[in-house]
Amino acid sequence: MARELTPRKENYSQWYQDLVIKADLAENSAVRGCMVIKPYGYAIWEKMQAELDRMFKETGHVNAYFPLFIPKSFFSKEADHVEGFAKECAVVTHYRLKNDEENGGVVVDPEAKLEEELIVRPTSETIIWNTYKNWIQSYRDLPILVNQWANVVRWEMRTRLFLRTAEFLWQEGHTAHATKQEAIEETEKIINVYANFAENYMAVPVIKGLKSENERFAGAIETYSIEALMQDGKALQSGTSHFLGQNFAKAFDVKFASKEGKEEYVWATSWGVSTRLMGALIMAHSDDNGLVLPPKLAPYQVVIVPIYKKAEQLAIISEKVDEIVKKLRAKGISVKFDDNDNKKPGWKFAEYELKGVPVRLAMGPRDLENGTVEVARRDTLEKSVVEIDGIEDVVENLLEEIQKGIFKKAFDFRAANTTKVDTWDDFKEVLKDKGGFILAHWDGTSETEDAIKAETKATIRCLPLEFEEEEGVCVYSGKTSKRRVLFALAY
RNA sequence: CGGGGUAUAGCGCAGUCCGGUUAGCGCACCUGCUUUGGGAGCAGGGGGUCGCAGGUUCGAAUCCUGCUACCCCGACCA
Repeated sequence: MARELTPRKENYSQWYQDLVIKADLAENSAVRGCMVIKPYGYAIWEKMQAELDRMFKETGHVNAYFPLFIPKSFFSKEADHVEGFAKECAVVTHYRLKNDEENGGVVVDPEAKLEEELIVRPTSETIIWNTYKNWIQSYRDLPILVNQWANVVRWEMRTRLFLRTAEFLWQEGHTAHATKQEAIEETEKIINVYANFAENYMAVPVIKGLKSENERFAGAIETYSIEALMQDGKALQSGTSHFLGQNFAKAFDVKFASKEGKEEYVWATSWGVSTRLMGALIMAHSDDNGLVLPPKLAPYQVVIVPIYKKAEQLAIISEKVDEIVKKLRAKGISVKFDDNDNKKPGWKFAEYELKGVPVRLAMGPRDLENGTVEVARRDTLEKSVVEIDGIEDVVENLLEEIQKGIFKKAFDFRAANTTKVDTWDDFKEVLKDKGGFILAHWDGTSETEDAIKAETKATIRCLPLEFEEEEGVCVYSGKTSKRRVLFALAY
């Protein structure tokens, strides 16, 4: 067993680390905190991008691209924004290197100092609103519904592959609207797109909600998020959508003439999901044998492994397999036929389990004789032998079943690990012994949230959009409360 | 950024305490034969600035100093 993973029970974060590396998703790079996303991992990201991009376009958005660098002065225009990001910005100060006469190599040329330093974008609100100022004069120019696929840099102290890296890939939508109502609707529309994507493509159940003031985006009036629960009982914020009010319009002086001829500030939103989704995908479904991928995002949904003794036998099997491949592809199912002669079947079985391929077909001499093929599903590891005739329907149904099955498994896990708690002692006990989501009453103050965090490290993940009004008392302060909010330890 | 750990072949490790032939093992790799329904076997072979830079010494993977990267725990973090 050359590539065994650390079992989840033994050390969950080591398991995650092992899995990302051994399944060939990503690796650490020569640059601190930055990862190399390897082809297999990138293929999954590309699938995510393709679906999200389609969803954005279906909801009226278009793509554009803004610069990597942002003049430092732009940052200071929105007070909360600069406060939120200042501590993790990479700064470009020079534009030239020169040969080091004394020690060899190259050094920064001190003569080539930039007049104004440039920030490597941690997010693009400032450069975009500086640009929108020129795009918007009248209500006729609105709304602007732009998205960009880009990389951003946040100088994190401690990084973990996909979950938190210094540089990461994401999309950021930035929209401008004539009315507050329309901007809020946009913010909500997008959080629904994200939730739909997470649940129906990633097969990860999420809770939509509003962030508390403490957890809100720097510069936002309101932040919506989707929160997912990982197998170790910790929450992962998987996407956010922000209603920015007129904060950035005021900071960058973006006004428009309304129908009535009045000059008004523009209303804004921004929203994003990142390669962090890869972390959510990995941690939500995978097991001690490796990755478990939802069919809708798997780089290939089916792998076919031939079992043979001689080249002639492989030739016969290949012929049969080619027919199967054609039938599957005709149904839009992606297939890889692994006829690599250098690896044995057993090795391939283990390898594709590690890589999370949803369905594996194996065909050997026995199958040739019987007109059958062995079908193995990754999620349950069940195997069965089925007739080649009609295999495409069997596989198609199986893929759907797996997609639904892993969602249900994750959903049931979340249900089993969401606990309503009414006393502070219970809160601490559940958090310590069980983990997961905790639904508890909260008095609505930052002070209480801070105190809870200081004592338990748990934070309010969100105020769920779906909730029942219910009289209660804050689990910490005992003050009255009308609803429960979602607490958890978070990534 | 603080505490701890690690760095020796592509990967995983032994050797380091107590300096001394030609630095070793497993996996991977190459060649050949036999194999192929759950990570094949045998035989032969290739591959090393011992993380980087200094220092001590007749002699350094081994001792000393500095640096870097990664991992764990904290602090920090839409």
